[in-house]
Amino acid sequence: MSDIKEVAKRANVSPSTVSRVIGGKIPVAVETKNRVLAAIAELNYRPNIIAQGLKGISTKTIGLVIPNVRSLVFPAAIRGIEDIAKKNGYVVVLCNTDEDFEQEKFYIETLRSRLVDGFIFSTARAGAQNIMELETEGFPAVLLLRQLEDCVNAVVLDNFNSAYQAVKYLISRGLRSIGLINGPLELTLYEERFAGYKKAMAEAGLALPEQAIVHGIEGGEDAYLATKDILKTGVKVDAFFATNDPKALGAMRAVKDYGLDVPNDISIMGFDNLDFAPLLDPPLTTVAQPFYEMGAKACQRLISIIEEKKNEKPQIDILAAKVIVRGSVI
Amino acid sequence: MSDIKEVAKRANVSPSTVSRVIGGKIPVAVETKNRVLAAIAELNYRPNIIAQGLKGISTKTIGLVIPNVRSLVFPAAIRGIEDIAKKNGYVVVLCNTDEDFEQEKFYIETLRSRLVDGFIFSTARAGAQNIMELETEGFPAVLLLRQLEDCVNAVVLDNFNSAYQAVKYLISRGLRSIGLINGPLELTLYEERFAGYKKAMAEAGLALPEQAIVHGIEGGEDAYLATKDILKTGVKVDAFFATNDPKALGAMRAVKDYGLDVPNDISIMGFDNLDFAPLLDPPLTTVAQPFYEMGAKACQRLISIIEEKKNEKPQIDILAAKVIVRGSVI
DNA sequence: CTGAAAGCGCTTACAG
DNA sequence: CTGAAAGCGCTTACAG
Repeated sequence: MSDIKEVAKRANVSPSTVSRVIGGKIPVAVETKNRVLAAIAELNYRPNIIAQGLKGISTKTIGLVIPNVRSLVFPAAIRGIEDIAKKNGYVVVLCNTDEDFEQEKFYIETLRSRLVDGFIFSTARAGAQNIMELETEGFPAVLLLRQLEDCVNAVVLDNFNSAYQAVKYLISRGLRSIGLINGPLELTLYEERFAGYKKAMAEAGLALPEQAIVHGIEGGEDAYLATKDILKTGVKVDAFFATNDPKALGAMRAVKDYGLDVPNDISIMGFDNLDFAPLLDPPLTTVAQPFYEMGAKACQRLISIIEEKKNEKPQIDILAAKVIVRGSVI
Repeated sequence: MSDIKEVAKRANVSPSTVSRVIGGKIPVAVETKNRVLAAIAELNYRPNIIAQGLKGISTKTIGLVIPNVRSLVFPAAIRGIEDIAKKNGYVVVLCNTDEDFEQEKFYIETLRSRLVDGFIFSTARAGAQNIMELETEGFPAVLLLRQLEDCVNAVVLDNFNSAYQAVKYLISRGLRSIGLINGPLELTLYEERFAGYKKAMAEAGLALPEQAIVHGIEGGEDAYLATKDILKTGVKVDAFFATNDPKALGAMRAVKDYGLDVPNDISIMGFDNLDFAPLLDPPLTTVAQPFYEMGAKACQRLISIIEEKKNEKPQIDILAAKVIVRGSVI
């Protein structure tokens, strides 16, 4: 790899001048500029990002902190992030924390000391000290999918309305006793989905089937067990609203295991529209989150923050979801 | 963030000495060392990786180049990679290429100039010029899942034997006319799976049902269409061996659409054991690839190459898969 | 065992 | 518009 000196020599200018044409901010005589450009091309020169970074220039890399790549909600968002990053010459470092604050801290500490220009976090939850500190110190960061008070930049889903729409749809299909398989309420998003569900039920004058409502469910397996328990109870339920697709899947299996038919005996509504949703049997009716767009938007925002440096007011983007009708609701 | 000078001042030594205790290679008087360590702790000092990188030291980051995070085979491998990376103080940059050589080139060029100490590639295929160049230049790189001649470091699956075992299992279940839904033969791994299939058939004295064998199938949708075409043909098939789970899923849907039952009319055998496999209806019998282990192993290898710098002989690790019996085979 | 100096590849005031 | 010099935060011969 050739360095800036070689380019300078070949173009017969000083390294300073080469640096100026690369930077593009400081005027350079057009004739000199062309000579430099030619030299750069001939030597296939690329500035050493590390050296630039040392000078306080950005390293053009952003840190993406998520709980786990294996969780199906992230890959699509990651694509959105990476596509935008690449378009702007950035590169992304992937960090899995397994919901562990210590690991999160580890990543923040090792990366912020210059390896990274900013962060995107999908790990926000009550008690996220590390993220808050970063934010108060003014280090560029945006939250994705998971929110944390209104004081930082974020792009999230309109969880309340999405859930509300989903349940309204269920009700419009004549379903009355609608159970809820929900995630941990310590995540704002599950609280909001719960609220949306309650609103739709209340509006329709429907009582909440308390015995068929559970929170704190983590994955498909958990949902499977919880749904079975509910069924054993003997409560009459017409439908289950599962607040994410893996939970819907678990619920569906439980219903089938119980000898009941989906959707003829019990309807199932999911949330997320993961890739596997259309492939299930029956194909899952669910709420589609615009993962790719959200990732792209978060990345775009981060990059503006990094590059403009104007401390623009923190802002929360709230995107809308959409119910996707397939075969799991009657 | 404090720098090395502050630490030096506080410990009453020169920056060189601080650097030495950090490096740990060069002897430092135990008493001085303790003073330095104390200062580091008090100031919560962390060496600036970028500055270290400038000096030719590694940046402790590795580039992971894959076709697409959204493809279900990668997330598990990524976790393996990242876990090992983290354990060794490395961080990973994620690069999606969409199977496009230009994008691959872009990433290699922007990252190798110091941002990255080495690469893991899962994008190898015929004509992978960029990877070959890197390899001949001696830049640390290891291939994962997809292979490229025997001349570079790689960790891959024993595709031949895995397919062989899968088909043998099918045959052991009394199935005779076994169709094949295969991927593009330009990928070594599909060629090998095809070979394994043929060997098992030949050993059992079974003729290949030519009309029920297709190659070049990319995803579930493709597989769905291809399987339908085969069925329309009227050939009698007892089972389909799909060389990855998404293809199996497509085949399964086609069989069901055709009014046939899985597995009673036609059995389906997949390959990969993706997370959704056990959740299908019926749960998919398939071949489990040890994705996590392969990722971990590839990362471990890369790090040894980076750190030891002994040009150890390139080596190919070939891991075994295992057939997982579930409900889609009679 | 330890310090002063040079240098990694760049950028950016400072002169001109 | 352009060059020489200083400096970003480290490491590593070179002396001692």
